[in-house]
Amino acid sequence: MKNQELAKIFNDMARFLEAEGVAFKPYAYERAALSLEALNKDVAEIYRDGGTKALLQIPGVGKAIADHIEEYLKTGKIKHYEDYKKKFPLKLDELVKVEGMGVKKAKILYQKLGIKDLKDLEKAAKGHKIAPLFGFGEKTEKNILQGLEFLKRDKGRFLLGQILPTARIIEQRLKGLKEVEQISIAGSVRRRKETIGDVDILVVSKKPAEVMDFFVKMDGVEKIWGKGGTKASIRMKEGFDIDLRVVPKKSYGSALQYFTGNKEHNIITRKIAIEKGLKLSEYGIFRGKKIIVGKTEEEVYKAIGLPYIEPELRENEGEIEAALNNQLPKIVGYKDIKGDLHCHTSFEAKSHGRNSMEEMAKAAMNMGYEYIGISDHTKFLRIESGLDEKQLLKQHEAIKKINDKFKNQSINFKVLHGCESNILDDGSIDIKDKVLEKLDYVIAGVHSNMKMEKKEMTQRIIRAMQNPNVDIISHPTGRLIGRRDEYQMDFDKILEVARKTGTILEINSSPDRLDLRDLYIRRAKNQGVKMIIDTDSHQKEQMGQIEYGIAQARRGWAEKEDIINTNSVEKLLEYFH
DNA sequence: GCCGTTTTCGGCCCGACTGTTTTCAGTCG
Repeated sequence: MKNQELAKIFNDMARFLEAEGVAFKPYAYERAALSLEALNKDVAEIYRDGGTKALLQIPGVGKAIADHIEEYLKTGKIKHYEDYKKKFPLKLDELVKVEGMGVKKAKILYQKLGIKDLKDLEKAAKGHKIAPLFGFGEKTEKNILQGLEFLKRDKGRFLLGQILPTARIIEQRLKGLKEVEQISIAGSVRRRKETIGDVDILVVSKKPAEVMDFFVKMDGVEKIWGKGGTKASIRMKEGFDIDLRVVPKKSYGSALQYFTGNKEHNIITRKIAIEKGLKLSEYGIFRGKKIIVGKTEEEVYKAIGLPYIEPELRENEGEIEAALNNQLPKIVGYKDIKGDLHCHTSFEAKSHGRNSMEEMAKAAMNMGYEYIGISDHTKFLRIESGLDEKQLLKQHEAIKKINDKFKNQSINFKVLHGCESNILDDGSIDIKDKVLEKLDYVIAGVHSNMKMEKKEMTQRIIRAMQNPNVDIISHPTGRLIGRRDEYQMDFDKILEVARKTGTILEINSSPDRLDLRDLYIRRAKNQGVKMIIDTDSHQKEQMGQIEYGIAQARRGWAEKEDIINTNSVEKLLEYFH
């Protein structure tokens, strides 16, 4: 939990330093923040066990940042940070979320107009105060207003990836109490929605008062909204709320069903209960005043004549009808994935992927995978140290050697060679076909000129799919949740061509992408288009994010057969061939 | 402020695009 708090502070520090025009340091702070976010161990624990010496082992953390962390853990504050906040009393982190706004513009607007937050910004833009400023103009002002509109749509929601780790830590803490008999995360987190309003946690206990006392006094709590006999609400320092409910054991299943939702799903299940002369509530299933069942979700569903419905499906998107007809999909499982084919490495570059190919391969083995695919950027993305033809061929040889080494050590694991090439404006690929042919597979993605007209963009992607060497389209719609809309394109046409060409569409697991999104996954599945769940990892710690992609696939009703990296390496290569 | 097999100082991602300019700063990826 401290990890996330510190990550936010270091990201803020990066913004402050950037605003001052300081070179290089912002990057250092950002890297430390990224590293802390990806850490699967509590930084407070690392410090407690090994002091600042142990902190220095965290990538991107050096002397100065280790001292900052120590100061924060000891005092709850970092003086350096507090000083900057005084110097720039504006909400940079929130202002730079407006597309086209960076720290420099925010700083000028603060100095000239006293703009401190989004509210001030909106007022100034609407009052036509921004356009006349030197260096700004009509178009910039219009863009700011558009950016603000976009932000408003997703207000107050957090990414699943920001919430789930913390929710799990709290779940574990509560689980550790002897007063807690049963516990589960409920609500939209349990349904693995891509964005989350707040967290619901459900507990069975005979001593609710003790549990709630512990809950509101936990580390990381900023504010207590309320605390009653069986319910408490808190606000965490990270900015989101958690509701805790304590229920009796006999009602745990029905309560879990009720608090998992969603609302529409619940309304329908209750209606079905009524039709059967029953009453379903959070307390159980009743005939008259007599409780029939309520201990588990399975028996609750069974009592109203339905098979168990996975939480990810409970959106009233047809799952009830499917359940009634015994036609629920057997959605892909969290352990069905056999390899990750979208992984970036540090090959021939210093700053792109964080880890070497072998490090990534080992991380993949630790995930329990049978194979990994290395897919670094290609030359058009110079900024990401994209590889050119010559370097790709060199990488090909290097991967051969790694595979030979594994073979000699009797390690049953395969490294595949791919790349994430770029789809240029005309739909051509930035790497020559005769080199693409040599690779095990080719990913192609749009990384530039994302605001094309619908017709042009559709044609651009279609042409890429028609290249016989292209196997996978990465992050097919280009959206960044809450920040950037999808490209304008005709998705049905894309699906049609994908089916004809056998092109695989990626489900990118990065928590701010989750691209394809659930509804598109379902459409792809219905069209018979194959998909692949990848992480797009730029460092080995991100490989665990695969679960977000799997969750998204499940929400899209995808089954094992729809996802090609549930296959053995032999079948996979056959498919690419 | 971090990092390291060209290492304890001197590098650190940098080109395209946009909107503002009249030769460029800021933002994005």
